[in-house]
Amino acid sequence: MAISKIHNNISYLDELNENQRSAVENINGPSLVIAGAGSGKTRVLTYRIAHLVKLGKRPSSILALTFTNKAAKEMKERIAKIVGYNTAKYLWMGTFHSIFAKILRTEASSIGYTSNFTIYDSADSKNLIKTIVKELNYSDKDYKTSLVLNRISMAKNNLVTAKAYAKNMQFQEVDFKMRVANIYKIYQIYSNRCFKSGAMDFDDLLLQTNILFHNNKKVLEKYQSMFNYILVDEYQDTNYSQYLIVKRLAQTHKNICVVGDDAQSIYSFRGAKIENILNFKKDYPNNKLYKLEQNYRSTQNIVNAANSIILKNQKQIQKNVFSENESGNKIKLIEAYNDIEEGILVADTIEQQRLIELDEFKDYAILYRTNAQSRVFEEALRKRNIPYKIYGGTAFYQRKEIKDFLAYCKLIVNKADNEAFKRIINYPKRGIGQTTIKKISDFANTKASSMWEVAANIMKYNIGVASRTQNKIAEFVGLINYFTEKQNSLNAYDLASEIGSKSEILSDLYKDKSIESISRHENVQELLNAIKDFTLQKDIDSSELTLVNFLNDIALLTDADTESEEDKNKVTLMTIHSSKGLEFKSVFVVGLEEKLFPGERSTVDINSLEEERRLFYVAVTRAEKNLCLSYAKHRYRWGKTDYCIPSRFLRDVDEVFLESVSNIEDIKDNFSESTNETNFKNSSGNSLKKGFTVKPNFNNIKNTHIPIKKHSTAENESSNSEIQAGMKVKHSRFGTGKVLKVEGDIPNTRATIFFQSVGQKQLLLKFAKLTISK
DNA sequence: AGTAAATCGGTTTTT
DNA sequence: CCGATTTACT
Repeated sequence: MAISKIHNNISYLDELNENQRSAVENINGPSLVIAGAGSGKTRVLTYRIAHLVKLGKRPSSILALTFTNKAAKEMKERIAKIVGYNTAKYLWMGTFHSIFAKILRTEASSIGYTSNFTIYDSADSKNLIKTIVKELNYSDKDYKTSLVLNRISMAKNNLVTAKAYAKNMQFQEVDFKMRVANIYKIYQIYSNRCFKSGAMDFDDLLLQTNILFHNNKKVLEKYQSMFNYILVDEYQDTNYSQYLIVKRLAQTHKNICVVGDDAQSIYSFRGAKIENILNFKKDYPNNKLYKLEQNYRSTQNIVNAANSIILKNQKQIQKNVFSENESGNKIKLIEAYNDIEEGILVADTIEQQRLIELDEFKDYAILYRTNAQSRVFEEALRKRNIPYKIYGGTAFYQRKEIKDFLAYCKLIVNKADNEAFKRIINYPKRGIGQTTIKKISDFANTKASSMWEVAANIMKYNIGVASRTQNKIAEFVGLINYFTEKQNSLNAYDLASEIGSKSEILSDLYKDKSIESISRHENVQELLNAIKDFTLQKDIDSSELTLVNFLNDIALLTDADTESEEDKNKVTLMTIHSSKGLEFKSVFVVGLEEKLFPGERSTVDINSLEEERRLFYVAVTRAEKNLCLSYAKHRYRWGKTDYCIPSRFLRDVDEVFLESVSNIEDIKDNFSESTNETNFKNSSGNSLKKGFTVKPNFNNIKNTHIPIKKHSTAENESSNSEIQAGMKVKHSRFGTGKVLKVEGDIPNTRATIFFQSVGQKQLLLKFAKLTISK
């Protein structure tokens, strides 16, 4: 009775279909929502939360976990529209990492940290690992930084601590086989150093939360009783560490609702366990299952094509995703001669289609497998004056100048942060060199608490640096101390401005007038603006607007989270991974070639190939109305042109959904073709183009010794003339042979190039003359 | 200590 | 190819 009354008043429930609505309304007990692509997953989550609030549940008793800040922010905004901003702001909503960082700061003392701990991003982690490998005198060829970090990350995500790692046979065996049996030692030191520096890396935020909950019953109980309702988005992407946190928190009330789609699980490389969603029924008996199968996003043609793709996978929960939208356009297929042409063709298509369909720029997205692919599209779009924005790549907060600036801030907040210390002790240049830094570092590791402590007492600790250098260190210490004193009296922006000028970062960047330097200067200014914006937030108490809090805010941000107003109506360029959860009217999935998508490494075992196929599925299901797939027959990669085979995924798409194309047979035939390149034939047929490489046949090299000055430039690089002696050519490796790289366009069919041949001793350089004819 | 030049090595994907 | 790192030289 009361229920139907509520329904009459709540219009949002009417926007839901039957399954969605029951998923929203059944608030008690464990719920599993299996949501096919485009089936209104976010809508269910937001409405469920809004519904809870409308039913009178306190917002601060609701915990909603997402994987990206963007998803959290969008959801929060949508909820705010229903229940009001002042209510929505009390929700515990955010990424796993940001929510538990917040909790860890509150409870830091329970695990021996202080609340102002630093968060190391992967660059910081890698730097630290690199120094440890060096200290232990391990070969950095075996102990590759990324490999070591990966192993440590895997361990942490499976709750294997440094201590346990040494005894864990599974890890030890794999390490032994990979001939990196000492990773356990690195892990141990790495953990100690992080702890000593008052720092946590990304995985620590989850691992330490588990440790906190495991060791402190009272703390756990506090949060268990606090979070009456728990919701988890993208549950298929949780790793063991995240899974266990959720499980622990949900234990008391068991009001847990997880939403996910096993077909969209694409993060196993960072420890995501698809089993978590598959085993939900076992973990939470008496659960209710909701299947959302109607896709509201895409045309029938796209949904059916996507189904035909995912059907090729063996492991999956059976579902029947369908669309009742119009049947829609067939999928377009673009074959390009090379990557550059791929960019041009896609840009052309966007340009034309936009005029015909009266689209806006924001209706378009170009999705690729790897960030490196973005360049050709950028260039083509720029030439046509089509505005675009790129997600990923070098994020704003990863830039050198920004990290340098932030290192000042971090050191002021947390003196123990050795990574921050190392970054700025000699930046801007103040005459403190590697030798001195090494001495400080060694001393800090053995006899002091931190590099800062050593520096601050440089006169007292006699560590054998020249008195001149000692003075310079003292000067630096004084500078940082000055900032530290101001910390409490100044707000974040005023302090940051002081840092900018007093540290001479800004003037240092300003005096160099190169383009890079100017843009760096602008970036730092932009950072200052961001800090200014932070201090201008109205609904936050002014005493909270400190530098510490700004750092906490941005530590877990990615550039996807900082979209400006002017960026709104632009073509989107991003990796498929970061496109998850988004939708666009027209989508271009590009680079559908073997070894690129699926990537070379992914083809060896069935699991990673299936994950790759799910990634393709995610890409295809981003499209609402138009979908275009493209591939290039040649791709410029690592300085040379490779021959490419169309992706096997193209054959996974049922032909009936494709626009009829003449080269459909190509896709089938090409697949088994070999990739041998013909010697001496340049890639464009008649003329050697800038950037193309030629693989010479060694029999044809005349051993004329012609001395060419290294790195001399061509006298006439862009004209129609033949290549002349002295033209700039560069060598690179190509298996055991050598390859020439042509630096300027050579329009003639005949060209003479000087070939730099490397003798057995690298120091002896010989030059051979090589004639290329058509 | 700092710079310029030569060499090496790397592409998945992200919080 | 480009950026990071190592080496060679001032």
